[in-house]
Amino acid sequence: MHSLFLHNTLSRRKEQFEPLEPQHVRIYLCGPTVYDLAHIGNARTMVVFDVLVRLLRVLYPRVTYVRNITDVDDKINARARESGEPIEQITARTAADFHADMAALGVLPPDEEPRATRHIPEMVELIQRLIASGHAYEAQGHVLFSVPSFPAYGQLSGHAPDELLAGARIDVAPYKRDPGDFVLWKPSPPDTPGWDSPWGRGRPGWHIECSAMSWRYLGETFDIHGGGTDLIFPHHENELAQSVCAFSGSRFARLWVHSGMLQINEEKMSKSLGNFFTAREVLAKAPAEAVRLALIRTHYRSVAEFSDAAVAEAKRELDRFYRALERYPDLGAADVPPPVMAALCDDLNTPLALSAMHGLADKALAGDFDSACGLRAAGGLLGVVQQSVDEWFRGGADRAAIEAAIAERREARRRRDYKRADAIRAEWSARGVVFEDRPDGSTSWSVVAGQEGR
RNA sequence: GGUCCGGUGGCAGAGUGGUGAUGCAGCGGACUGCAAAUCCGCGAAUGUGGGUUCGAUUCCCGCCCGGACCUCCA
Repeated sequence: MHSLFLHNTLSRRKEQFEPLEPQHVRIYLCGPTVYDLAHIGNARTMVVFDVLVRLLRVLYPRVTYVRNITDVDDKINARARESGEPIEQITARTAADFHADMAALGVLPPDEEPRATRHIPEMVELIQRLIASGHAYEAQGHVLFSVPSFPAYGQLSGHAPDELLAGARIDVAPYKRDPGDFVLWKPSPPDTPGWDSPWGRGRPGWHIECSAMSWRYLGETFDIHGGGTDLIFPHHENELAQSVCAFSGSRFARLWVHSGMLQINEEKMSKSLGNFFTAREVLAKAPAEAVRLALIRTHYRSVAEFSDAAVAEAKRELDRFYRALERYPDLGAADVPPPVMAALCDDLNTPLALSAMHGLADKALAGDFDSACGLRAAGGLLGVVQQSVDEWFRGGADRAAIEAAIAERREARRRRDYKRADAIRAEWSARGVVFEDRPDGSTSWSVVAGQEGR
């Protein structure tokens, strides 16, 4: 069996992965805060962890993958105030949109998808534990985590607490004992979502929901916790602090995996800068597998530039993979070929895995059936090359019109009217449908230039 | 200001202390009525200055450039 190596943010090194329970991997990923459509950067993280979980399921008999939905948050409240749309409607609609977008990208559902609002009691219990153990305190209706009570604070992000304060961008609330302290629970006015608690009607702070839900579904200590690099601080640092302090002797997540940011025109894509594409608009312009491939053509820890050109190139790459499968209508089940497996087991090196897949495609094109099966199996692990060849090249096209054009062109070619034959071919080529004449006189066709002709 | 990450062919993008993968694009050839696809072949890169070494793209230091984080963020 292959050994899996993963880069651990906590140690800043690549480590051999060994689950706490040898036969059972427990992994938690920070899911969406549901106030708006997912953008393509959110999608990257979801796709990266989808590949990781697919790999883990090959390597281990049991995987419990938890990805939460955060449906209580001040951004959601703000959105409701601006638009007048009820909060429950915003969160339900956005969660459904998220599910639809992820399904389109081939992101498989997690085993558990807990929602923050359904785990308030667990959050309250965690906060009580923190107060009881001296790691949290109540002040003016708020409950705050006491950063100085946890000497290891900063270990994940690599910052010393005083460094973090040096550049702090916000005013320090007067009720904080220490400027670095963060909110676990805060009071809610009557027009804002709130729950009864020992500290009055209120709502949770940003970080506690992940500590509560990972605890509920994965236990005090589990194997892998993931998210984008922008969550390392403060979100994951604070989760780590809360959970370790709430459960004496626990380690929370043993291995932290963080995926890099996407940029547009060399600038980080983010909702605050407004320079983002929603997954939805990207998917409207290109085949979903091409979008997915574009997201994994770069190693997950690197910053990656995202563009239409990158998706178009991914599309052409997939064209070649599908052509390699074209002559094999009945592909058999196969193991993922060793070079692909080895690449993925080395810190999820998807670009190297893809290069190995090109080697398989070459052999399949040369007539090797086993390589074709291996290529399909490798694609299954990455979540690409899973459609039928016909669907990929010809799905959604106007088959009747194209067949009619081919018949007319065949007739023209028969009487050696090449001018007419070429005109027909050029006309369809302009619509993205390429005609390919075979040696036996027949003509096959495929849609190669994006969505035109479909 | 502090911390961290990164600079590889035209573009995308891996690996590696010992003549630099892979893909896309380009060029030449085969095939084709012409194409397309496919096949064969070609050109093309390690930011910069030092150091260590028999040998550095890889390790170390400086510099330049880019990006991220420093309590909204995947």
